[in-house]
This record gives sequence, C-alpha cells and structure tokens, in this order.
Amino acid sequence: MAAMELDKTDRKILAILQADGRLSNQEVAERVSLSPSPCLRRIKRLEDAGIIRQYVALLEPAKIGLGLLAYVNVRLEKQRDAQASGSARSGSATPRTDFAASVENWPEVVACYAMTGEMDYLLRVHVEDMEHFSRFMMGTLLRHPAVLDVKSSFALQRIKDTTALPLL
Amino acid sequence: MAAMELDKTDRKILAILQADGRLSNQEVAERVSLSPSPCLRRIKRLEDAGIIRQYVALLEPAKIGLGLLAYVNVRLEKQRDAQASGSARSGSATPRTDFAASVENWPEVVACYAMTGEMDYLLRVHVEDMEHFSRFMMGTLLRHPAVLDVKSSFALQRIKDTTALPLL
DNA sequence: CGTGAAACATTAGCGGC
DNA sequence: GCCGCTAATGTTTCACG
Repeated sequence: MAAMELDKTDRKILAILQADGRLSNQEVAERVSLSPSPCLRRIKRLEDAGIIRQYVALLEPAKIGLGLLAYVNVRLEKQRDAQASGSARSGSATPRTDFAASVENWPEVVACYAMTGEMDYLLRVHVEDMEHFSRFMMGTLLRHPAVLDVKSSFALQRIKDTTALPLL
Repeated sequence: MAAMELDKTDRKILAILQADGRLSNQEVAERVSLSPSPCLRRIKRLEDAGIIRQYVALLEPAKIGLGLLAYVNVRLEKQRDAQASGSARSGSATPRTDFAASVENWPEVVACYAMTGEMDYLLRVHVEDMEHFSRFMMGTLLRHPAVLDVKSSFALQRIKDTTALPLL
C-alpha cells in the first residue's frame, strides 16, 4: 500500500500496457530498452502494488447487439432507518447499501458512482435498444425500494472513450 | 462488418477474456473444452470482426495520483456558421467538430459522449485533486471557444466500474 | 476439429556493476 | 539496490490429417 515511486521507465511500461495489454514481455522490454528479466520484474512489481489492477479485452458494444448507451441519474430516498420490521433487524440495510448491492447484480449497469450534486448516483447502462432500456427501468431499477427518482440521457455519438489514464 | 453469429462457445470466450485479457490461449481453450488451435481460430475471428476491439491493462487511478474523478456536462454555443473570417473557410470547422478534435488532445478527459437532453456533451475527467481540476477548467475547457457553459459533479464513491459488457 | 513440431516467450537462479 | 545472462520449461502458431 506504500505510494510506490514510479520512475520514467515504469511510466513508459504503464503507457505501453494501457495501449496494448497483450504485448509479450519481450516486446515491452525492447520498447523500454531493457532486457526481459528486469522488465518482467518491474511489471510484476506494478501488478503486486495494485497499480496494474487487471488485464481485460474490450468489446465493441454495437457488434454484440448493445446499440444503446444510457447514463442514468438516480436519487434515493432519505435514510428511513429505525423502522423495525417483523423480524430482527440486521442493523446495516440502509437504502444506500442495498442499492449498491443490487447494482452488482445488474449486468446492464457497467458503472455506478455516488456523486455530489442533486442526484445521488450516476449509472452507465448498456442495452440493446429502447425496448430493453424500458424493460430495465420498469422491471428492475424503478422497482427497487430505495429508488426515489431517475433522470436518463442517451448517448448520440461516441467522441472518445478510453481506459488509458493520464500518467502524471 | 457482417453481424457475425456468436455461438455459446464464442460468448464463453468473450466472457473469459473480458475478465482476464492475458490468459494464455491454452488456458482459454481448456476452460471452453477445446484444444488450442480451434480456440485460437475463434479468438482471431472475434478480433478480425472487431468484436474484440483491444486488449488493455487497467490501472488504479488512486495509485497513480489521480485522486479525483469528475463528470462534466458541457453545452456548446449554437452553430454560428456563415460567419466569414479573414481567410478562406475550410467549410467544416463547426463548434462541434473542433470541440471533438480538442477533446482528443486532453488526456484528463478519458471519455466524451454527445448526449440527449439539456447538455450537449458528457465528459469523464480524471485529475489529481481540486486544484488540478480547477486548472483544467480555467486553463483549458472554459477557454475553448465553442464551450458555452458547464456543470460538474464529483465522484464520492465507486460502487462499480467494469469494462465487461453484458453478453446477450 | 485435433495433432505435432518449430519458433518463440516466460521465468528463476546467479554473477556483475 | 538494480541490470543482464543463461537454460529449463511452457506457449503460440501452422501445415496437415
């Protein structure tokens, strides 16, 4: 958890792997002018430090039938906590925690952040089309007891969307 | 560009590679109960069809000094097109196109979508802290001639954030 | 789709700066 | 501490059945 120092070579490695996560260690080593073993040691260090969190394949939504991307702002009801129900209360089922737990099980929701401002949460939702979106809203999101209201916007055009973070 | 049919095995491969993009072909083959060569042929097919767009390493923002995530809604000025300037007009420099071009050069902006609703664009912006954000706003975004106004919200808590799309 | 073989990549141990 | 060599092991990739 120490805030590990990154030198120029480490940053170069991160930039390379952010652009192509499947490059062989040899290829990376060559591009940073190192031999394979110290390069591999650095990559391992970055992985172990949690700086490299994961390697993934990115898919093209349109090509797997996900034609519609929505951002949904969600407002939750205020904490209505000390309301005893029939059985023993576990003590931690606030609207916020069980909304968060539900989000995990909704595969259409690929991202969810608690936000400042009027709305409590911002969700990124991938669906096939408006009908699928509608089904998700009526059948799932709006039915969740913690949800007070929502406001949706739809993506018209992707200008940029990268997983590559800026390296300071 | 044909809307390529995906069978159960293809979907399984996509699910596996969305979760770990560095698995060896052998490992993937084993998990889908195939031998390495047909498995590799399938993966190549998925790459060539553009269904697998890219392989990347995901970094942990907090561990590389990016402590603040903002979503910024941007409204552009209306097209003020037929305004001849001193020299010949190239014909395509609308506010929208040159805003889009600028976004490409701002590494803090990792995503930008044109959206329905009151605001024209939604930007996802990774910065170190409020001071960095403020510098980006005053020095870059608000200085762009096409930008009319902006509204920002900040992430308080990441509930979920995955690149893995739902497979229908 | 699977087999096999050549080319290539990974990774641990060790010596050197 | 960090680098680079070597050598054993494992993986990719393709022609062919």
